[in-house]
Amino acid sequence: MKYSQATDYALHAMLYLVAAAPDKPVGVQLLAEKLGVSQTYLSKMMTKLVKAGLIQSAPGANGGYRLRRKQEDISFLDIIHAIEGTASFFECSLNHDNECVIQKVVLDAERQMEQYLQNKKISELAEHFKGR
Amino acid sequence: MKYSQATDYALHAMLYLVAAAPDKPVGVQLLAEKLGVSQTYLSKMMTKLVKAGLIQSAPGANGGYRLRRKQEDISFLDIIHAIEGTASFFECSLNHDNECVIQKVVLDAERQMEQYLQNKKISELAEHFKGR
DNA sequence: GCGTGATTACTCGGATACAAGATGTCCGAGTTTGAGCGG
DNA sequence: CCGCTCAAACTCGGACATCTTGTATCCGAGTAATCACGC
Repeated sequence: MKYSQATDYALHAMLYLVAAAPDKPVGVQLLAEKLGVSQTYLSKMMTKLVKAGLIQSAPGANGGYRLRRKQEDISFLDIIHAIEGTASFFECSLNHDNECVIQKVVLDAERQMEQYLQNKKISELAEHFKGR
Repeated sequence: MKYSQATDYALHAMLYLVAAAPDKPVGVQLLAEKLGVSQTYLSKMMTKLVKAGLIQSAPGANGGYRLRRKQEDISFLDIIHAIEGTASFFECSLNHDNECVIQKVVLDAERQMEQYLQNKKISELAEHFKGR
């Protein structure tokens, strides 16, 4: 059980976008260079972030990505869900009648974690990241 | 990001062991039948649980598995860690100097979840499971 | 009866097969900016 | 100086290729209880 590297990249990319100037789009080329990933692969994740409504893309020359919402509104959970999907960690494969007590416990635990990530906004970290 | 089915099986198997008589070992054959898994695959997980010190195995005829510790001491987290390993969800792949603020946040979130699972003991669910 | 060996019922562990998902690359298509060229 | 065209700089999205990991099976080895047989 692990978050994918894609999530890692997406979080770092978002952090970079928050720290960057809000009006100038940042190109994939620059982002990929900063993160040490290939442009094409990173663009896959950026596409997911766009579809999730977190950022918007500007095609054409001097295009790139910029935040869509206010940075205060973007939580870690938003980004993680955009990449990993919103499916829950656990799904009981046994077919005992409807309710599985085990699943209930694990989902409760998951909710604990998600609540923490929901309250943690990306903007809180922005100042730590300036100039990277 | 998902827990493996193996974890699902292990949790159910442990729940069954807790609900079963504490002195008589339960064979893989019976467990596998109850859970709807193949014996050989289930035995892989049981081996992990043994190595984690949660249960002990009795070879030979009338052998099988039984709890090693008192059931009150066995938490969900113990079982999950036995199967999934204790590695954390997240590891930053970038090499920015030592500390990654993103990793810190995610690990804190993980700790929230683990704390919940640590406090949740398998014995709490035993009575819901009797006779399955 | 009583010991001794064979059979049976188990677990244990390695080797292997298979499928799915994560990771990563390549390439063509569409879009906007900006430069260059002709009038 | 103005407008048109064309090239460059981008993103977008699909189609692959590859590698790891989860899932699952098969088989041989070891071990303990039980049964059978011979003394």
